[in-house]
Amino acid sequence: MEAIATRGIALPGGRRAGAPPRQLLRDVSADRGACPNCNLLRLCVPVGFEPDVRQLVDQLVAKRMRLRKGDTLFRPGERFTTLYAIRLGSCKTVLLAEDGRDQVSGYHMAGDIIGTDGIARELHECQAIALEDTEVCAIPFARVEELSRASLQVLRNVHRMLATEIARDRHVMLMLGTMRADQRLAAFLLDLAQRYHARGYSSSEYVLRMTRDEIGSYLGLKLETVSRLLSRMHREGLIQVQGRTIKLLDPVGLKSLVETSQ
Amino acid sequence: MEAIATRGIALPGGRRAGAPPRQLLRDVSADRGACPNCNLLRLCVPVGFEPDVRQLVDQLVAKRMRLRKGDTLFRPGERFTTLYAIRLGSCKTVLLAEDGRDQVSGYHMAGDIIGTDGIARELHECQAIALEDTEVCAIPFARVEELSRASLQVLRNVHRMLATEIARDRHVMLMLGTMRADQRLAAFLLDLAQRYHARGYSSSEYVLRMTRDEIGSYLGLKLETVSRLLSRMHREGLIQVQGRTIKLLDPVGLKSLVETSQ
DNA sequence: CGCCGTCTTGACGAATCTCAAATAAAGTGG
DNA sequence: CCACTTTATTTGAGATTCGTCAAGACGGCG
Repeated sequence: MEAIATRGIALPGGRRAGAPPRQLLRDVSADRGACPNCNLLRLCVPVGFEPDVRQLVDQLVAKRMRLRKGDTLFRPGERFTTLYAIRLGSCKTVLLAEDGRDQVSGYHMAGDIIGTDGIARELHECQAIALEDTEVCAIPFARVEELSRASLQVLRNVHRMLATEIARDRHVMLMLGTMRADQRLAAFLLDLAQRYHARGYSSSEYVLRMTRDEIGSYLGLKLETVSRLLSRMHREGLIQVQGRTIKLLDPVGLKSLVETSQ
Repeated sequence: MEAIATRGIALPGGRRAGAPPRQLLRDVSADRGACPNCNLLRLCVPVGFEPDVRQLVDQLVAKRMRLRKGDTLFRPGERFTTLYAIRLGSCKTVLLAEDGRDQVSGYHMAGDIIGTDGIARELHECQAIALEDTEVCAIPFARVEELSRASLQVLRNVHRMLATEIARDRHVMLMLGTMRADQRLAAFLLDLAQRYHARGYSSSEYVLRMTRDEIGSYLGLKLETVSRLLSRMHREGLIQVQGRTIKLLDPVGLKSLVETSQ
């Protein structure tokens, strides 16, 4: 079981699988990752209710798609028809303004559902790009709507999914609006740790999938600032940085840094 | 018709109606304000379809409530049961973090629907406070869910409402993450103008309902910075400021300020 | 092995915040 | 309606944070 899931990470398609930085994620019990705790399931089958709905869930996923690092899943202006559940890998979403301004608006990992930005105007408003080789399940939104009408559970979970995204965005706004650079970065590192943890991975050590520039964009900082702060936190013993490998040495210290009022 | 609607603005309850700063909003054809273009209607009755649904809409609104300036509509931790459509007046929503950090997360005016932050966890996560005497319609969310199952139109509009909120938040994130202080303020002033315009009011002159401190909080700035920038924009002929009364003298200039790449 | 994208680090400057004081406006009670 | 209190706003000077520019180091990939 675990072996199968682990092998699943090695993507076919002509690229060497299991590249070095992936190692950290490899040695973790894999059956807690990917599908079993995919938010899609939570979306439709909350506590095991309505067993007949479970069949519909299977019908929900139209197809699976493989993305290679750098591939675009959807881009602004494209017609919105489907949501995507990330099965394996990770993506960033990038917001692009008319004036050329752009910002990484989210970092999404296995189990996350992306594409909701398209619901508002039936057009995608951001670009989703794979940060590594990635597999996603395509979920036609029309089917979600059908299911929502068939089942109150599903309806509620769709609402919850959207509302949770609102809550998450608000949290980011709070971060961007009230925190200093070092606090934002600490909050970001802790958030990643928590999300990896929720997926069964180590919460104290992980590999960043984003460049310093992308992290900076997400946090409203310049890449030099991100780099400097990582170095400083390393110097101060809060974390250990080696390239994109991060070890949280003092999560409590990081938390208190975030919560420092000033 | 207009007279009635205008009189509607004068709230009863022992407070002198038509206080000075309200004057600007008075002389505008009032039948475009309040209910007729309330997002609640858009929520349920998009293009006149399904006339039987219209009855349900009336049933949607459980009751109307009057708030006096400073009153709290809901607060963090409170159980979420209803959404609120602002009929008259305006509210701010304030996000409160555990560590005491807080931020104005939104400014909401007539026609807006607030309370969606409670959907995710069935608890409100922010506090809604009336910025002036305000009337709201309470919409039990359970009824929204019922209606959503009865009508695909309604379902879609609920989704759209939530997704639109996500899109708006993303826009704010972009602002907080990539703009300088003066650009944020200019964007804010233009956004207000556009929203007043959409409600049938002047798009070039309006009265701020928030203090400098609240504006600063929303924009991730300090009140002194907001004040200084307003003074500077006034000096430069972009706007005219007199207390909370704002006149946009050069909206094009403001737009180009926002879009300046640097 | 060498190129290219990424990352680190330093020096400097600009933007924004902090602290402080004065002024203006709004609310309160007589 | 006025005097008084409180709150909001403006403005300045100085400190701090963060961005900009620039140079060099690192590391993966062809």
